[in-house]
Amino acid sequence: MDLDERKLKVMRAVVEAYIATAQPVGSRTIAKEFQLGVSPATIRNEMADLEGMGLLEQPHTSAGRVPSDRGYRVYVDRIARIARPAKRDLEHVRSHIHRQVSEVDSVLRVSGKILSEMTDCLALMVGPEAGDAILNTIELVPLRSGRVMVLVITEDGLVQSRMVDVPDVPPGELERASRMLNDYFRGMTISQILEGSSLTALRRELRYCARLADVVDGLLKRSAQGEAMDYVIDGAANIMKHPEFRDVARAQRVLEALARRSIVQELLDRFPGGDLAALIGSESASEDMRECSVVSAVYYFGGRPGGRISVVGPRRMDYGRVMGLLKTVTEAVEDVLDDRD
Amino acid sequence: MDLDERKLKVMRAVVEAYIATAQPVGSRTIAKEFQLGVSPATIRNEMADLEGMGLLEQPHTSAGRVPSDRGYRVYVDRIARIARPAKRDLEHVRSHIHRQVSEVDSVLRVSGKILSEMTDCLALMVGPEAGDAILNTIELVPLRSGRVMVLVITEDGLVQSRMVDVPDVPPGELERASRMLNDYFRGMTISQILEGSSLTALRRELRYCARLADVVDGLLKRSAQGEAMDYVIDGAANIMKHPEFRDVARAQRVLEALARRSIVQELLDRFPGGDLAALIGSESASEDMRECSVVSAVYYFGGRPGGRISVVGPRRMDYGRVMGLLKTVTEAVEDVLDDRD
DNA sequence: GTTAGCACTCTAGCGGATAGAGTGCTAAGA
DNA sequence: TCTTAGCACTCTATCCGCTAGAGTGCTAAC
Repeated sequence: MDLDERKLKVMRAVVEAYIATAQPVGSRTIAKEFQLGVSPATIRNEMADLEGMGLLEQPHTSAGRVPSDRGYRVYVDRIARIARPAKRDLEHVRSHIHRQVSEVDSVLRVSGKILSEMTDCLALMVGPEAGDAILNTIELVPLRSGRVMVLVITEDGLVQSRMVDVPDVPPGELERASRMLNDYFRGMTISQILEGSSLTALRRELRYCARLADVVDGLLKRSAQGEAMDYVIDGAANIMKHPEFRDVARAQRVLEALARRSIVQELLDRFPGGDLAALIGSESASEDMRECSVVSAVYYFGGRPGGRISVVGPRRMDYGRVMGLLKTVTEAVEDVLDDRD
Repeated sequence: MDLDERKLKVMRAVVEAYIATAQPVGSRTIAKEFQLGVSPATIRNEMADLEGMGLLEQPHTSAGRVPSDRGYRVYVDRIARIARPAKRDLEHVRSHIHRQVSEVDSVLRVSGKILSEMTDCLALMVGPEAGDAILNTIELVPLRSGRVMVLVITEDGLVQSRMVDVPDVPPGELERASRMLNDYFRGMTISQILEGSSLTALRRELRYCARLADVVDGLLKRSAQGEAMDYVIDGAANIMKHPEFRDVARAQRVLEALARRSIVQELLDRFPGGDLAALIGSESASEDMRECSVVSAVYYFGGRPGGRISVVGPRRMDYGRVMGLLKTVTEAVEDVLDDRD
């Protein structure tokens, strides 16, 4: 059986009514609120069909219908439109994401904050992988008491730092080493540095201190994979605003899952190629996230895919609006980071 | 009426039984579980007295007693002892907080993680204020397309960075400026720099770019107050493990409160001088935190008070154990940061 | 000062009854 | 053949009254 025009209209009605009320939707409600030009009985028949196709579900016999994961999927793919954000939302985004806060970290943090506020959902921001980013400088700054601050800075403005103990470095040696390192590596991408045999050169330069070499090495590797999985979450409490999380245990499960790096990693890896997509309920394949949907967008940074900005909320989510907001925010982030204006 | 020996014993019994069971405690339970050598009737009389003194409360006539905020206060001040952590907890701390992760940020993050795991509470970590820290270096690193990465590094290893647009800087000017800045300021504390007239010197040095001067200025100010209120929260979901937060709305209120910088600031400002202290329920004076207690410790960094590590949980909290753990973690953090071993 | 005994109070939990919402089916109508 | 009105049916949520149980405060005896 295929989805004719009217079935799609009924699907839209069910999904949108359910999104609005969080109550199972009955045929009478649809007949009253949506002008389909047919009687409740007809709508009932259509709904029975849609249930047969696995797009709707019935909590119990005498309740209305609720969209299934596959139902939401049909809604997102064939019915919903990415909505142009309301004027005040646009202004909100513009007034908060601007060039003043041009550092990657702050930009992401601010974006998460306003996204979670606007959507009443949880926002999850993943920093850019620096693998394809071009190295600008490696700084070795001597501190008191035999410590050295190692800084790796990319052309795009990513900074990674780590402190390391290297007692007894001959004076001047750090400067020499850092000059050498920079002569060698400046202008290469992090991946190139990591792949090539250049790392052995690094070790040679820093031979008087294996520890320091390890740290530089580690920092490069970390920024390659990247700083990536240093993700930030904002608006965690928002999850609890939604009636599907009236039961604390559910909210707890979600928040605990999102606190685990590996789960988040896996979740985001599941996203298909496109720049803006949604994972609905069990599509995310994590048992703990079954009650949630995730809408996620890739942002570009330095001309390459940078990281991801995602919105996590109940499956019963206004996908059109959230996708619109997410798109707007992503574009704003790109503009700021890439210094367009 | 004063608190004689036996009243204190009854208080201990009520608090500890309530901590263990989360159920109002009756006289019979106390008589059975704690060896006070008196009958339930006597205990009932004592409990009535304690209620009269405002240390116990009765949810309703035929329920047992529950400690009031003032009751917990008496327990913490006069009854509980800071407990030496269990062997496995000690090992847990030692195995996770070690010299490998010597960067302030990571140390705090890790500490928060293990604290929240061990206590089933929420951990709140505040970074060190750098006001009294000694400046090591101000780096101005030119990036592509007229951007400059400004780095402020203190002797203790705090790094603050910000990116700024400064088009059309004459080549060599950045180096000159940074050399000058460092000659001027290296070795001074951030506060000294901010107080003295030195800032005007800064502006003179950077006169060809007001924007850059603003940024350096801003970064210094920010690290003075400090990076301070860039706090990190771990184990937010733990709050929901406790029966007093079975009602989502309560958990939500707490998490929302803790997401607000100003509330957290205010909360922590309320702590008295000591290095390890607790705020119980309404003592924190924030309506949203009424259901919570906060145990907080100052850690020292570079010989001065650095920041705070705090544990937020239900008032019904094992204060002795939490304080012991917090003390242990704080000391471990100090050891790592100050490079004792 | 302590304790046994007892009447009293309040809640949590259970079962039954009821109202209401929504369905599926049938048969009539377009 | 598709649509619709009508109707019997089902299931839940809610209310009510009842009861068991826990814990108290009071009194009187020790």
